[in-house]
Amino acid sequence: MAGQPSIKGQEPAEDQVTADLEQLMGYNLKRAYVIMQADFRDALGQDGLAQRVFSALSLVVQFPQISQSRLARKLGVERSGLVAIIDDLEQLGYLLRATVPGDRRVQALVPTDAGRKAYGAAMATVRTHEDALLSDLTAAEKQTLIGLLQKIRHRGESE
Amino acid sequence: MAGQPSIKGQEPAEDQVTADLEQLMGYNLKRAYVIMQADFRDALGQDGLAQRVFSALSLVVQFPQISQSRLARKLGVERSGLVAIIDDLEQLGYLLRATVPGDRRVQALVPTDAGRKAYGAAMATVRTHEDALLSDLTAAEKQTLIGLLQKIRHRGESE
DNA sequence: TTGAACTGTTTCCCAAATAAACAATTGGTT
DNA sequence: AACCAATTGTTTATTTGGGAAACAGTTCAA
Repeated sequence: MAGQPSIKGQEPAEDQVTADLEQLMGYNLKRAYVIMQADFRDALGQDGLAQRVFSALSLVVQFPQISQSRLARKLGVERSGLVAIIDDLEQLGYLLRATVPGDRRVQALVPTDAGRKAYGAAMATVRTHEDALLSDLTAAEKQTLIGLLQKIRHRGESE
Repeated sequence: MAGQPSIKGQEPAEDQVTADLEQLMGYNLKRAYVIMQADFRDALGQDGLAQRVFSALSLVVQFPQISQSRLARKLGVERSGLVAIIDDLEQLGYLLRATVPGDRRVQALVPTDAGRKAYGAAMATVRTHEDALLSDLTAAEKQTLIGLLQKIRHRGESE
């Protein structure tokens, strides 16, 4: 083996400097996303609904009888990936896969009473935790932030 | 098998309605993050630097001789997870693991010329792609957005 | 000198997501 | 009627990102 390179003992003033990364949107978005994700996790407990399962349940409650394909499109995930999510929700008794008379390919996703109830409770918990985590932001700031994020979404999701 | 539930042919007015999810910060953050992530990917090409590798390289270039532990802390990842990232960068010839005279435990991460050059090029590309993706936002909006995201970060990263 | 703490590392595991293929079904075109 | 293209839900395999726990080597303070 060749000898390892060695270093003179210099002490760069590391922490005063603002890293390049701090000015990149992608980096800030990722870091903030990770924080919200972690908060969501311990909001619902590690045995609770995963973020994506919660999202799916939300849309099923709000749009009963939606098909898996439409739901996948709405969520921005592949049909194949949605299957496991719906399996979870079905196993929890939160929804049913119902046949549709007109088209035997599709299965309408119908929320159960338990599903609606669980969703309501989960949503309340999530809102509470989000409010706590975002208590540094004013209501106006939160709305601005959501608006700007949606602007990115509208641009990126319409390719 | 029990008969599957069936559904009467109702047509909910799905698309006019604003989904609950649209008002959740976590959901908007995730969707926007996914878009930026995808944009980053095809900015640098699928053979190019992954987001996290790019981030690590950025900090190594800006803070030469940083240790892996400090870098991991700065990036918000585990030390164990950083190893593979640094392996990648070392294999690409973008940095060296150098011994530090004072402490034989740590290895200072030193960017090579190739590393600095590659970073400069990658950063330029990323900036260009971000600008294109975010062309719907004014400069002021972008700065506001970054500021608000950092507000979330400062709250969440100081536990 | 002993024990606690730190560093880089390996190994194992888990969550999330995509891609590709598939059978069943539908609908349009000839 | 017969074919063909498209759609739906699904399975399987693969990739990626990341955490947890354990480990040896090293430092440092009591």
